[in-house]
This record gives sequence, structure tokens and C-alpha cells, in this order.
Amino acid sequence: MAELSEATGIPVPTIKFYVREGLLPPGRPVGRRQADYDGGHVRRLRLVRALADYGGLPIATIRELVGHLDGGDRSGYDLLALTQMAMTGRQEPRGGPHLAAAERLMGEMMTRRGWSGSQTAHPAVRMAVGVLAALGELGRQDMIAALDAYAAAADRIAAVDLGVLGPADDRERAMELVVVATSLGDALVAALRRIAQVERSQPLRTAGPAAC
Amino acid sequence: MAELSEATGIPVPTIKFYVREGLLPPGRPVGRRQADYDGGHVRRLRLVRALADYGGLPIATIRELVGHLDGGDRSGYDLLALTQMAMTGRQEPRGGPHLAAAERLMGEMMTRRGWSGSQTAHPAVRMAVGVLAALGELGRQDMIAALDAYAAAADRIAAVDLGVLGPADDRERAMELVVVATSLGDALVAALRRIAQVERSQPLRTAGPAAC
DNA sequence: CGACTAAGATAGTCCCGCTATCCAACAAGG
DNA sequence: CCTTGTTGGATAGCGGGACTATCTTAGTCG
Repeated sequence: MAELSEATGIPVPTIKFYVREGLLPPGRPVGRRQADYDGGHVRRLRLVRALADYGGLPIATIRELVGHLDGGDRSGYDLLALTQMAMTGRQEPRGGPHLAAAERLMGEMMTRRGWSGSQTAHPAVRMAVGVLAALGELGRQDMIAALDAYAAAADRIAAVDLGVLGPADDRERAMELVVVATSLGDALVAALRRIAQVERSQPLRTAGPAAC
Repeated sequence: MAELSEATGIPVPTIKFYVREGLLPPGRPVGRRQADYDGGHVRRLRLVRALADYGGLPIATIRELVGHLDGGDRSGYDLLALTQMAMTGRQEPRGGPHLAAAERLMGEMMTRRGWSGSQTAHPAVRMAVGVLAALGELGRQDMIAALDAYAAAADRIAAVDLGVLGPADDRERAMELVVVATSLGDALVAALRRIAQVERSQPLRTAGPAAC
């Protein structure tokens, strides 16, 4: 375990904690005072840290995700949907007049894009509706009006995602890829978006040096 | 304050807490046992909740953001940069061989896109580099290879953002718009991305009903 | 005049993500 | 053989974040 700690830079007590929490399988016990950890453990540990640090996921969610990695349950199941279910925060929007309007706008947009509104109960749809409702409450019609443009851009990202996900190898790797792509992808897209915003707004401004 | 609570659906103790934390200015005291809250307070409260619920921002960050809203400091300053500085989590990537490679990849991509690499210390750049380094550690070359495609998609989103941000009215509204667009925009884009992923992967799969 | 409520301040609660302490089992050195 | 040290496992504690409950004081209204 000391080697594992050194290889990943994660303190031993934290590794113990992760094992307790089911994020990391225990090593094969060799004798009774030593256990054996292999490259898989190193890899898993890095995955957990990446999801925690850059995906910002809570321990419980990571446990659920890696649980799908370990347990070969539902082998033929839709990996993507499973991952999304675990990852998308359940933020039930509070009711109100804006909620109904948001539902309608969302439905119309999906129809326009030819998206099957079949899964209106999908957490991601609920999340989008919640954001739209919040925007409505804040009186930001300008942003709501850009919904279709955002959807088009999101579709473009999804195209890239699917390109990466396309050649799926074995189950464990495929599952991991989906998890990584979804979680770190969010962080990456958000970061790139910020950079692009700055670049695009550069000519419009006085280009004063941004003091951090 | 009871009215304020009823109008927003937020319990009175929580409103008191927000006032203490500086997220909400206190009402103008009328006499000594009553204070007066106006539409601005309702609006601010909704903004705070939206940032907390959908932006997932911690109280401290929200305080900083609304502090920029209230205080008319640095009026001519770059609102966007200020908001980004507050919002982008400082996740300093740990060193290693992959970090150097990530820095290089990021720099090359920015050059290819014609992005001024001038602000390599920008938190968003640091974040992107960190994600790339983590991907490298995980051996996900496939995702790293898609960096340019992701950057192109992010640029598209930024184009939409700037379109929304374009006609900036008064300072308070403009600042609020930037905050809302950045924070809720992340959530909206992430949600739409998930939906688009499902739609795009639909033909490739058995279309089994996704049980939540 | 007295019951009631509002605002402010203080302290407590709950959860999450670690971190520190303790313990028994060995293994190596003297 | 006995000591010393290290390892893995278990239990308990800590610090921060976001609320929440209680207490105090000061009015208002019937």
C-alpha cells in the first residue's frame, strides 16, 4: 500500500478510506500482514481522483460509477444512460408558472431538433427545464431565446463525444471511457468555453491586463 | 421578511443566513422591528438560489460575485474576466510528465486556433491543462486527440454566449447577465450535451427503455 | 396592558471528505 | 527468543460548508 501511495501521490490513510468506501477494491491478501496491489489499483485510484478533482463528483456518485465498472451487472445495458443517471444531479425544479413555460419551451425545442421527447423524465431534461425555469424567474428572456443555438452547439459536442466513444473495446474500458468522457468532458468543455469567451470578447474591449 | 420568504419559497431562517453572509443586502429598517424589502431583494434571492442550485457554486463564491454586483468598484473593468476569475475553481494540477505534455498540447491547440496564448495563467487554461494531464495519466489518448474538435465546439458556444451578452445595458444588469450566463450556461450546456448524446447514440443501440 | 410577531444574534446540527489513533499480526535484527 | 518496526484493518475525531433552532429585544395591535 505504501508503494501504491507513492505511485499516485495519495496519502495512505486516504487510500484506506477509499477502500472502506468501496471506491477501490482491496488488494489480494498475501499472508496476513500484506496485501498485493497491481496496476489496476493504480489506475483506479487515478480515475477516482480525476472524477473527484475535475468532475467534482461526490464520493457516493463515484462509488456508484465504479460499482458499475466492477460488477458485471447488466452487461448488455446502455452504459451511457447508466452513467448519465448516476452523474446528473437530481435538482427537481420547484413549481410555478415559469416551470410550465420552461417545459413547453424545452418540448418545442426538442421537436424542432427532431429529438425524441420520449424521455422527458430523463434527469438531464429535468435539469435543463430547471435552468430554463430559473432563467424565466430571473427575467432573462435573452438567454432563453438562445436555447436553440445552445442546443445546436451541444449537439456538436455530442458528435465529438460519440466519435470518441465509437470504437468501444472491452466492457471495463468502454465503461471507464464513458465515465471519463462525461465527467471530465464537462470540465473540459466548460474550461474551453471560458477561454473562447475571452478570445472572442478581446476585440470588443480595451484589452486591459486581467489581474488574477 | 415573511413576504420575501413567501414570494421566493425560501424559509425565513435561510434568508437571515444569507443576509448575515452578505449575499443579500439588509432591508431598509422601518421603525425598529420591521425592515422593508423590495423587488430587488426578491430578484437577488432568486439569483442566489439559481447560482447555488444549478451553478453549484459555494456561498463564498456567490458572495464574491454579488459583491461585484453591489459595489460599483472597477466600473470600467472587464466584467467577464472578473466573473470567470471568481467562478473557475482553482485546481492546480499536480506535476508529472503528463503535465508537461498537457501544457504543450494546450499551447499548440491555442496556436492552431489563433487564440492568444497570452493568458496561460488564466484559471480556465490551468483547468483545461489539468484535465488533459489527468486524461494522459489515464491513458485516454483518444480523448486528448479530440481536443481540437472540443475547442471548435466550445468556440461555437462562446459565439452564442457573446451574442447574448452583446447588447449590454446598465452595469448591474450586464454584470448579472454575465454571472447568469456563465454559471447557468455551464449547467444548461452540460444538460443539453447529455440529451444530445442519448439522441445520437439511439440508432446505435437496442433502444431499451432507460429505467431511472 | 398583554399577547403576538419581527428582526437580529448565538449556538447547534448534519453531512462530507478526509485524518489520526489504536490494535493485532507478523518479519527481521540482535 | 525477544525486541522493534511495519502493515493492514477498525474506530474515532476533525474541519469546513450550509443551514436551522433558540434566545433576546423591541415594538404593534387589539
